[in-house]
Amino acid sequence: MTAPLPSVRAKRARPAPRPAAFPSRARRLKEQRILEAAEPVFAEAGFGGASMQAIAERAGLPKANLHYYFGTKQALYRALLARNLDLWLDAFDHIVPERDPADALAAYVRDKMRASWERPLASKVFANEVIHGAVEIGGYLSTKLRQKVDEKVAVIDGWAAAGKIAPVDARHLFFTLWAATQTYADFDVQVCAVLDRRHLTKADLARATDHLVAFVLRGCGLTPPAACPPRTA
Amino acid sequence: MTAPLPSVRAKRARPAPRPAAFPSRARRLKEQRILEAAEPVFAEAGFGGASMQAIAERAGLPKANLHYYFGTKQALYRALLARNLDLWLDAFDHIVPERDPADALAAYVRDKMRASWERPLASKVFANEVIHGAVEIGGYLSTKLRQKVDEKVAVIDGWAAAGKIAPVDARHLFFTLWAATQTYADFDVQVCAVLDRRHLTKADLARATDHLVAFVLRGCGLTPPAACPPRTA
DNA sequence: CCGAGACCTGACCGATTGGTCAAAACATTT
DNA sequence: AAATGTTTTGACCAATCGGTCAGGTCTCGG
Repeated sequence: MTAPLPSVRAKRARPAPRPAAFPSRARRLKEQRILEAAEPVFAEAGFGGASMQAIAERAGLPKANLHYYFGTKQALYRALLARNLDLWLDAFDHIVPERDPADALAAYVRDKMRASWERPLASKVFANEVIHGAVEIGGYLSTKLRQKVDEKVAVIDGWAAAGKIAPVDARHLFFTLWAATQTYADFDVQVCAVLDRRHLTKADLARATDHLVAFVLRGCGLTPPAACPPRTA
Repeated sequence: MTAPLPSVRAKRARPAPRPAAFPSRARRLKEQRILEAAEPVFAEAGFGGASMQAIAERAGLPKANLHYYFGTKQALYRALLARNLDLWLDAFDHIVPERDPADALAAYVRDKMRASWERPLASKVFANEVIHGAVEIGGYLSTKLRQKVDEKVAVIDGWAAAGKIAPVDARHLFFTLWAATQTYADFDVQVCAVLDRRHLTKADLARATDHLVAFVLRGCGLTPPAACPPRTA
């Protein structure tokens, strides 16, 4: 790979087709439109299986136009990932020392389940990227994500030290929570097959959420907040 | 797509290059070798991103040879999936009515964790297939897998009715168990990043297993078998 | 030793891939 | 209206894709 390439002139060092400096409003809107078309394609086919042509068709634009805005397929893919990364960390905000552990964990699980319902494609793109080695976002995982996890692990360890929660392995607890919640987005067709559904409904996800909240709280040695609190943040 | 295709003669109805009737021992060995080369390629790149050339190189064979044995890329992919499907169901054997629920669930989790350690690539190929819609194995999911799950859900419901286990939603419990165990195979690089490891070690997986067993048993309202039973099947 | 069928593979095919480019269209400001 | 910069796109490119095939080699029963 990356063979000598007998091409007459070396690949130009990016002719800088886009200003980048001042992304006008119209420009950002169009970029957004392309990203929205790219999401389902990358989610359904993976990076390797997705084609710029397919994305272009879904966006209703000529292929060359995508290259005008994003340069390369990889850059478009990266932009799509970047758009969703921070969204990933938001749920962590529930995990703070002063909050009641049961409340905090229940809210965390509900937030992640809501994300699986509202943005399943983003989750699939992310899952794909990680499964295939996280080539593009490896740096993010081992810096920003790890820091955030370390911080929240300390909170949970604090709860455990205060006897407010069973002494779980906080890091592995997070792995379990991520996996258990995202499975409803990433592996939806498997869930559908087992539940004998054509599509997952909001009611299915609500039931899954109730199961998970109760299961996780018990797993952490916490009493589920009486019977079943129907809603509330 | 599937345009008229002005090709002179229609695609031949598979010239049947392989006998299929009597797969000789030598033949099966070679097929196995090709499948083994295909596994990491499909796992790392997905179906769309994998190329027959890449698989051929990994197997140390000319590309045409792969086509001699498997005909098409899709057939090779299907064969690879089929090889691992039944392996998938084995762990279910622990879930039987007469067994102690805590024992059975612990054994189930340990089995699935062992699979994540021993055959992570198989898990990744499977995960990929499901994420991208389970086009090839959709039938399997909604028949064999669903039946098996229904059967085991009945066992767990039986335990619950007998008061031997908390009244969990058995089907969603399985989703949680699958997700929580397979995450160590499918999302290993994410786990690595957070744990600050280059590779996951057997010790890492052992710790993860202990966490999960304890967490799951508590989650089902069962007492973890005293402190920490170090091994035993 | 021979023939027949399984096995093997270099060369090749049309289609598709990501990406380029020059010229046209459009928008702004002067 | 002229000038300047941005956006748009059809046509095109080399590379690679999955797949085919003719003709070679190998194996083995007779």
